[in-house]
Amino acid sequence: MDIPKQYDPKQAEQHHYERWERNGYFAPEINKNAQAPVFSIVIPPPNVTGSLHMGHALQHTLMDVMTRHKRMCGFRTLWLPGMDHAGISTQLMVSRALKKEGKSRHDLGREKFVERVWQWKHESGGQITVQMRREGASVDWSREKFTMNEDLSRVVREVFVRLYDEGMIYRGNRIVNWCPQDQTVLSDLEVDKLPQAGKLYYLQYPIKNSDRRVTVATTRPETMLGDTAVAVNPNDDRYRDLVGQTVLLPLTDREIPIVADEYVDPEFGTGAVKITPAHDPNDYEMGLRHDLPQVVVIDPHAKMTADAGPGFLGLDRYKAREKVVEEFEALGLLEKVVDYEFSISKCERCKTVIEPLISLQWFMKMDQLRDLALDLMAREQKPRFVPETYKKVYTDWLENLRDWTISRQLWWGHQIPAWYTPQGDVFVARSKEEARAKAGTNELTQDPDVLDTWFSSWLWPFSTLGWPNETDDLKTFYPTSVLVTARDIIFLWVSRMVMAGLKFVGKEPFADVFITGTILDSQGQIMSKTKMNGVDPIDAFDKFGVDATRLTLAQVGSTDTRWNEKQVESYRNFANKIWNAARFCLLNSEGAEVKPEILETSGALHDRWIVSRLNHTARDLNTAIDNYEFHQAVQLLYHFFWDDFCDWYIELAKADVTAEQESASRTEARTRLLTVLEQALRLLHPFMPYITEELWQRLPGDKQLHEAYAGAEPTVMLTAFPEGKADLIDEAAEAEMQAIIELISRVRNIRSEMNIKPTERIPVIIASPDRNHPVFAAAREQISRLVRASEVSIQQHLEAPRASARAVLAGGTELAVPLEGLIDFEQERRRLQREQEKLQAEAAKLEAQLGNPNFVSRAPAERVNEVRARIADIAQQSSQLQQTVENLQ
RNA sequence: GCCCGCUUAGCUCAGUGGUAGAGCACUCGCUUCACACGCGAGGGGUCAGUAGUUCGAAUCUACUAGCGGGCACCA
Repeated sequence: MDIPKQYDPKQAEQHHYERWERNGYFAPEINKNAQAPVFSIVIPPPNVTGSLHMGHALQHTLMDVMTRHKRMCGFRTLWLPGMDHAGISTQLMVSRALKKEGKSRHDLGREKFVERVWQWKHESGGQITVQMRREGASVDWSREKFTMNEDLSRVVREVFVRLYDEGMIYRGNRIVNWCPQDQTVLSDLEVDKLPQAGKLYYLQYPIKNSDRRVTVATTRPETMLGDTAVAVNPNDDRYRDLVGQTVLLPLTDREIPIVADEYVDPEFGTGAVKITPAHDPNDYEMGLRHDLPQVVVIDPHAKMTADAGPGFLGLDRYKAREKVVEEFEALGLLEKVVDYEFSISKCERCKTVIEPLISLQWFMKMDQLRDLALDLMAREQKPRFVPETYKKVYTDWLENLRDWTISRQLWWGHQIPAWYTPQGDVFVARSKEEARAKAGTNELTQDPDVLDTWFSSWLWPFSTLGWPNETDDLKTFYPTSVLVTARDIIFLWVSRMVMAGLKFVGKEPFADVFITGTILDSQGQIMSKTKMNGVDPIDAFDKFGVDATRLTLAQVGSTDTRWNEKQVESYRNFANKIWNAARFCLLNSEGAEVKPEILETSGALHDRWIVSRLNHTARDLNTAIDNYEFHQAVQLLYHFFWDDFCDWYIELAKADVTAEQESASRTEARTRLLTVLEQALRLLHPFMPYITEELWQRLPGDKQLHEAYAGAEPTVMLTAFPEGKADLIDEAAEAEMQAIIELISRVRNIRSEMNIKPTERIPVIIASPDRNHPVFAAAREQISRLVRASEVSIQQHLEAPRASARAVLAGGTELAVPLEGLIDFEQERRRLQREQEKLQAEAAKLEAQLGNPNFVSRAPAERVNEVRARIADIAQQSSQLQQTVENLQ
C-alpha cells in the first residue's frame, strides 16, 4: 500500500463532493426510514451578486456540521440552499456593466434591462454556489431556490394581496429616506447613520412689524428656503411673546408663523428651530401637528426646485447651501458659524447622503405582525435565541417597530402587483388577469415600483417549501429546526420571518436562532470590502485545506474572534496527524478489517480504555453539538484523537500490531485498531468531511451504514454517528489507565531531568502495594517500551539502590530509577524537596479549608469528604517522599 | 442618552460556584521503524479594578475603568 507521508487536502477535495451530490446523499429522500425524526435548515440566501466571505464560511460550516451530524444520527435532514436577487446590488452591478458600453438602463428600457439582468445571472451570478461545493456544504441542490423565480414570486404576490385586502398594506405620501444616487426610497434599516464633522449655522430671521430677529441654528441652511414655521418651546420665557407672531423668511417673499411645540429643546442652539416639513422627518411630524404647508425645495436628484426661488433653481444641495450662507452674510443675518459634529444618514449601498423627501410609496403596517411575534415570545419563549442575550435585542426592536416602507424605485425585483385605471383607481391582484376582472377594464397600468428585497426574504422559510400549497415538504420540514445567521440581520430578516411565519403559516419558522460571532481581521477590525482587509476563505482552503479551515471556524462559536492563521495551521497539522495515524493503521492492516462488534468484547486494559474514551467522547460530543457548543465539540475531537488515540492507544497497541509473526492476537489488535479508527472518523466527519471520507474509503472491511441508509453506496456520510453507549464507558478502566499514564510520565520526567539520552535504556522499579499492582504487572511490557526501560521490576515494597532517582505517585505508588554514577545526590534531594513543598502548599490550603467550621457544617458532605481524602493522600505521599529524602542522606 | 457584549499565560481564545485550560509562541532533549505539519519533558497567569453575596468567586450581584457593538438622536 502506498500512502504519502503528508496529507494533501486538495486531492481529497477534488472528487468526493461530486460523488456525494450525484448519489443524492444530501437529499432527505436518501433516508428510507419513514418514521425518521426530521431536521431542517433553510440557508440565509446569499446575494446572487455575492462571493463567499468569512461570514458565509462560518455560518455554512456550522450549518453543515449540524446537518451532517443529524444525518448520521438517522434524521431525515434537509438543508435547503438558495439565493437572493438582491435588488439594489444587482441592479447597480448590471448598470455599471452597461455604463462601460456607454449605455444606461434607460437606453435599454425596463424590459430589456431586466432581460439583461437575467442574462447576467445565468452567466456569472451565483459564484457562491460553486464555492459552497468547495466548502463541502451538504445542501440539497435539487431544492435550490432563487427569490425571483416564478414559484417564489407567486408567493410574494399572494402575500401582498392578502395583506392589502386586510388593510395592512397601503399607499401614501410620507417623508421617506431617499437616495439621490440610486433614485429610490430606502427603509430605515438600509440607512447607515455615521458621525460627521460639520458646521452649525446660526441664521437670523426678522420678525414682521418689529425690529427683533429670531435666531435659529441649523446644519442644513439650504433647507431654510422650504421653511414654513419657526418653533419654540411653549415654556421658554425668552420667546413666549413671539409665539403667534410672523417671521419674514429671508431670501423669499414668504411669511411664516412662530409656533410653540414641546418637541423643541430650549437648551439646544438658540431654543428656536426652523421647521422644514418637506425635508426633515421631525419637522414633517411637527408640520402635521401644526397643519403647516410642505414646501418642496429639493428634488429627487438633490437639486433645488423652482419653489426654492429663481436664484436657486437647479443648484445642487451643497451649492445651494453655500449660496444661502453667502446671502445671509451679505444681508447681515448670519450670526455665526460653529464647528459641530452630528450624524448623517447615508445609503448603505452607495454611501450617498440620504435626502429626506415626501414621496408616494407603499407601506406595511406592522402592529398586528409585531404583536404576533411578541406574544409568541411572551407565551412560549420562541424562538429560542442562542446566545440568549439576543432575545432582548429582538424584543426591544419589535416593541419600537414602525411601518415598513416596502416599495423601491428599481426595475430589478418583484413588481408591485397593483394596477391603475386611467382614472387612477387602484386594483391589487395576483395577476394582470385578476386585476382586469376586478377593474372591469383592460386599460390598466401596473405600478412601476418593485418591492423591497426583504419582502421576498421574509417569506423564505415557507415560500421555499411550497406554501401556499400544503406540500409534503411544507408539512415535513416546517417549522425548521434552527436558523444560523449573523447578528446584523436580526431586525432586517430574523424578526420579519417570525412575523411572516406566524401570520401566514400559523407557526413560527424555526425553533432556535443561533447567532454567530464575527470574524475580525488580525487587528480586531471588521473585515470589509472598502477597508480591503478581508481574508478570503478560498485562500485559507488553498493554503491549509477545507477541513482545517472548517475546524477553525467551527470553534469560533458566537463571540467575535480575530482571524488567526496560526490556528488554521494547527488544525492543518491536526489533519496531517489524522492522516498519519490512519497511515500507520493501514500499513499494519494485513489480515484485519473494520469489525464494529469487536468493540463490544472486552480486551486488554488499553482496549477497554480506548473504547471507554471513544464512547465518553461520543456522548459529550453529541451533547455539545446539540447545545451549539461547537468550541467544546472541536476540543473533544482534537484531544480524543491526538492525545487518547495517537499518543496513548496507538503506542500501547504498537507492539501487538506490528508483530512480525502473524497470530490471532496480532489480527485482533489490528482489528481493534482499525475499528476504533473507523469510529473516530465518523466522529470527525461532520467537521472534517473530506479527510474522513478519503480515509474511510481506504479502510478494509464491510463497513456498515446507518440502517436508514441501507443499500446506499458506501460513504462515511451515511454511517451511524457513535452515540456514546453508557455501558461501554468504563470508569475503572479509565482510572487504571490514568495510573499507568502517570507512571510513564513520571519516569519520562526523571529521564528528562537527569539528562538521560533517549537511546539509553534504564531499569525501573515500581513498588505498588495497592490495587494497582496487578494493573502495572499486566502492563509491564507496554510500560517498559514507552519509558525505554532495560527492565521493569514490580515489587510490594520498594527496594532500590541508594543511587536512584525517585518519585511518589498518587495512591502511594513509589518509583525508583537506579542511576549509579549518574545521580547527583544533592540535586536529587532538592528536586524531591520541591515536590514536597508543592504537596505541602496544597495540603496547607486544604487544611485551612477544613479548619473553617462553616465549611464543614455548610458545604456538601461529599465535598468535605473529597477534601479529607485528598489530604490523606497527600499525607501519605508526603511521608513517603520524606522517607525517600532521608534515605538519600 | 439608553441597551448589550468583552477584559483569563507573550498572542488568539476556552472555561459560569469547589485546587486555573488549549493552540501558537518560548526553554531543554530527540533523524525512537505513522507523522519534524512530528516525539518526549518543562517554564509562564494575584482570571481589568473595587465592594458585596457565599463555607468557598475567574464564575453570582453592584459600581468603576478600558475596548467593541447596537438603538435613539437636539435643529
